[in-house]
Amino acid sequence: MPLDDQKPFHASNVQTLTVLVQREIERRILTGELPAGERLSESALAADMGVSRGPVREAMRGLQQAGLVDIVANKGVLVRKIGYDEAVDLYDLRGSLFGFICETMARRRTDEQCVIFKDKLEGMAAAIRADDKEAYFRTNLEFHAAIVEFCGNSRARAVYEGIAKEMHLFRRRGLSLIENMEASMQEHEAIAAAINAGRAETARKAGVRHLLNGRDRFLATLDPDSFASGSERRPVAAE
Amino acid sequence: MPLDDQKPFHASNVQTLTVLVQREIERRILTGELPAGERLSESALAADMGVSRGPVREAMRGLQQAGLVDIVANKGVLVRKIGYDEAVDLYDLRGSLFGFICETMARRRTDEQCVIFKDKLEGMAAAIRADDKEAYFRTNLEFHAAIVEFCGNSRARAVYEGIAKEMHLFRRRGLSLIENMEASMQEHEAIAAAINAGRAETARKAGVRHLLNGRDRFLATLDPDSFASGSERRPVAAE
DNA sequence: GAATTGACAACTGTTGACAGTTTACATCCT
DNA sequence: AGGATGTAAACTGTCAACAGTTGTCAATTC
Repeated sequence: MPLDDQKPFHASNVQTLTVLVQREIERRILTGELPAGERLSESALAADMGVSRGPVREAMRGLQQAGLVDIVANKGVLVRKIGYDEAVDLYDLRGSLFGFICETMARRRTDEQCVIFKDKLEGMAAAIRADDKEAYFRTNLEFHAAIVEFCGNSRARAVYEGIAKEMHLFRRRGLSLIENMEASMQEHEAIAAAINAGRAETARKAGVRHLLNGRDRFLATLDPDSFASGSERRPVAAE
Repeated sequence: MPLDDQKPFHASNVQTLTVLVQREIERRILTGELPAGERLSESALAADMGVSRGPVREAMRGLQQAGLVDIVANKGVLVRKIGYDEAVDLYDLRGSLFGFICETMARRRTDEQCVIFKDKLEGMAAAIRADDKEAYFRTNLEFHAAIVEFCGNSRARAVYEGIAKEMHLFRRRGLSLIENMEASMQEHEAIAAAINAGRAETARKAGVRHLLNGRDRFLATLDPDSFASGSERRPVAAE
């Protein structure tokens, strides 16, 4: 990590402690430093980061709405634990969202975007030729990020990225490397071709299929029992 | 409103002030009591509700993540203002989500749910015969709520309902009454038929179409200029 | 007269303290 | 010994006060 990753100063860059704390706790959750199910102590976190409890509490509200933690009155904050059924639901939802995003990008794409797109595809193809899984994985992320960014629907992007974050709660780290690069690559090419051709519905279907295939590949790597009790569901919001 | 709408006591029902405050502010925003663009003063709200600023600040974090307000450091909280382009984006996203929800319910529906479903449909048909727009509107809401509930994907439900709330930020109140009950009813029947038959893809398409038709009907009632400047977009998150 | 400066008022960001609840543990009774 | 009861520590929910920032407006300067 670079010693000095400060952005050039500007008033609009001023960050409040709450935002910094939220980002840091989110990081710790997503990296698994704070494992699912863990109980978070406000005082401990506050002391650890050298701030008072106020900003920490505010940060927790944001994380709750984002679905990363559950807050129980008078008990505390728990890093959310996701059961098997919920994991499947999240995959399905994310797949549908990704389909919508591909569809939208197909409608709105610009020539410039298609060029960047082609670059990422070429990068992945090169990684396959070199049999470099790490490079493929990285370029794959960039490819997906590009679609999500280029779709132009900022709310869809925010929701999609939120769901993606949530899924880190049950995807073990290191497990993410793509096993079958060729199959994955074919799906990417189908998506890119449909988007480039402006075929929205075809792009949507290709996007959904790509993520559902990812879901099946993931689910195949585990049996339901390895999950924290298959029947364990998120507590129903007391509305 | 009933004098006493308390739920039966249970420890898990204990509500913290933050939750109550968040719910109340959300209500005021959704009813238009606090109009889009309005600047919210923490002290004023706190004093008005008889609590201190702490719970109010925490509530604001939740509302921000939900997309109902924008928070600017050292300046304050603004009720979010949605421009024309963003409104269209929200309609599209919601339509896609609703399609996914219909599709999911078609896969998972139970006979019991189909019966309740039929009831709602019959209620709407009766409202049409009586030419009672108010009753139709109410049953229509119930019909939609039933689908969203019965789909069984709780995260999809949460996201969908969040987007729906967000859309209250630009839908003027009172404008929601359905104009063309017959057309709307036909779409409902198409959705219900597909779900009952378990035809997931057909249900999805019918769901998307229904909401996009709603979008077009809404957009037809206004010209872009009536929106707060068409080019006005949400400030990009400073990540 | 226009622009700049400086002081003041209002508000947000943060903190530390207090009150009420939960949890753990030791004690007591059967 | 086993379970119930009471007590204390730890933690959460809430509040009030302090510090720092923003915006206003009058006084000052050119």
